[in-house]
Formats: sequence, structure tokens, C-alpha cells
Amino acid sequence: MVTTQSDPMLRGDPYAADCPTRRILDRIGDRWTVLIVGVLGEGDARFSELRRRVCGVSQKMLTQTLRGLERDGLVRRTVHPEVPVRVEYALTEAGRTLLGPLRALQEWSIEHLSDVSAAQKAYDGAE
Amino acid sequence: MVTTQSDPMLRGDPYAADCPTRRILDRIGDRWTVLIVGVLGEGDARFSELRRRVCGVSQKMLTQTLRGLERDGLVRRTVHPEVPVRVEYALTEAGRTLLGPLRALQEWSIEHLSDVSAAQKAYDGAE
DNA sequence: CCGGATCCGGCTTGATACTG
DNA sequence: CAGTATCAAGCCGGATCCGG
Repeated sequence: MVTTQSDPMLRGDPYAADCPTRRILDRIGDRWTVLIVGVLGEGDARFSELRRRVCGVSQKMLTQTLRGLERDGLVRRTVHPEVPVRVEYALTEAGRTLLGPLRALQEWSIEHLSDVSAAQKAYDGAE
Repeated sequence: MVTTQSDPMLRGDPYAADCPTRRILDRIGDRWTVLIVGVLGEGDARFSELRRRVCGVSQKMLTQTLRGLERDGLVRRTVHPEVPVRVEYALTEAGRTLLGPLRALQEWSIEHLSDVSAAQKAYDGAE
């Protein structure tokens, strides 16, 4: 199955099922991770704050995604045992390193959105 | 629902549901798009070639993802009406511009995989 | 045969309600 | 406020079938 010859792990071929890129992609490719990390990149936030800012996320997916990020060591969760419980989420050192690549993607999106929209319109029109 | 005040569209807040970044993220966040674009970045490929290289993708998702990319103007589909039909997929100009940001993400993955794995192990152990 | 569409079962997601 | 529990709906993957 896996061609271990010449070590594809460290090359530009993230296509074997066990390639590192694949593993990360499965994380960030869930459509909420990127957004949540993006929000946290602008500053720590508590649960409901995230819920409000990441428009459209369900509390279940928010919880689930945050747990995943915590597990990956990208987000730190801090519980303040006050009267109304306060839980703060923050990017870890490692989590902050993700911001760079994410920004690149974001800038690409902004830059190419009109082209993509036009292409979609053309495609749908022609069909 | 949508706060139209002060135009968040062009800022660094991809968190409104109608923000451009969101739209693109929904595309690339499907877990196959990135891999397929990555493969095509190394050269044109036909359907079964992609199927082989993007290990684990089902024929259905491959078709679906390629259609989406074609619709977005990122991939060009060429049918050669030969005896066994040959269909070639290639990145468009716009599609190639995605390679940069994708590489950044890929490099991040490779660089941080061990940290993430360690964090996961620690998290699971502590629980 | 290659590329692709369709049908179906299982897992993931989302909406809603409930708890500490 | 910050989640967990529950259940319905939609998406994914696999098998199967079709057109050139």
C-alpha cells in the first residue's frame, strides 16, 4: 500500500493517506477550525464571544472544534471559577504560528473572490 | 442577521456568514480540494491518475470536487474523444495562484506535525 | 475499458432542549 | 454562561450501473 521508498513524507506529495499534511488537513479542513483560529488570532475570547463572532457555528461544533484544537495543542482553555462561570480560549504559541498560512489563504480569497464568482456565474449560465 | 454596518467584507474578519473568505473556505475546507489542487500543481492529470494519487478519495467525491473546482474557474477539464475516453484536468491560471497559500499550509503541517502528535498524546493521556 | 451517474447505508452535522 | 443530550437531516463512501 504505502511506498516507503524515498520517503514521500517530507516531500511535496501529501497524497499518501498517512502523510503528515493529510492529518493536519483533516483538522483544518473542517470549515470551522480556520475561522475559530482566525478569531482567536485577534485576541482571547470566551465561548459565547466565539459563538457570536463565528457566525453560523452551532454550539456543538464550536465545542467539538475547540476540543480538537485544544487536543492538538493549538488552543488553551482556561476556566475561571467565578459566579457565572467564565471560560476563556486563547491561541497557544503553536496556534499562533498557524495564523501566517491562514492569512495567506484569506488574502487569496479576498483577492480572487470576484473571479471565482464570475466563473461560477459563467459556468451556471452555460451549464 | 447580517450586520451591514461598516462593511466587514474587506477587512480581516472572515466571520460574517457572507464574507468572501467564508465562501472560499467552504470550498477548500472540504478536505479533498486542497489535495487535488496540490496534485494538479505538479502537472496535468487524468481522472484515474488523480484517483490513484489522492489516496483514499472516492470516485464520487473526486468527480464532485473537480466539478466544483471547474465551476470556480480553478480547474480546466478537457475531454479527448478517443477510443477509450481520456479526460484531462489542469489548473487554470487562477488555480495556480492557489498553490502558494497551499504550500504555506503544507509546510506548516510538516513543521508542526510532531508537536501536534505530542500534544494529542499528552491530552489523551491526561484526559 | 474509462469516466461518471445513481442508489443506499453509515457517519457527521445541525437545531433544539436540558443541565450545572 | 458553558456546555451535554437527543434526534432529524444531510453528506460521504461503496457498490452498482451506464455511455462512449
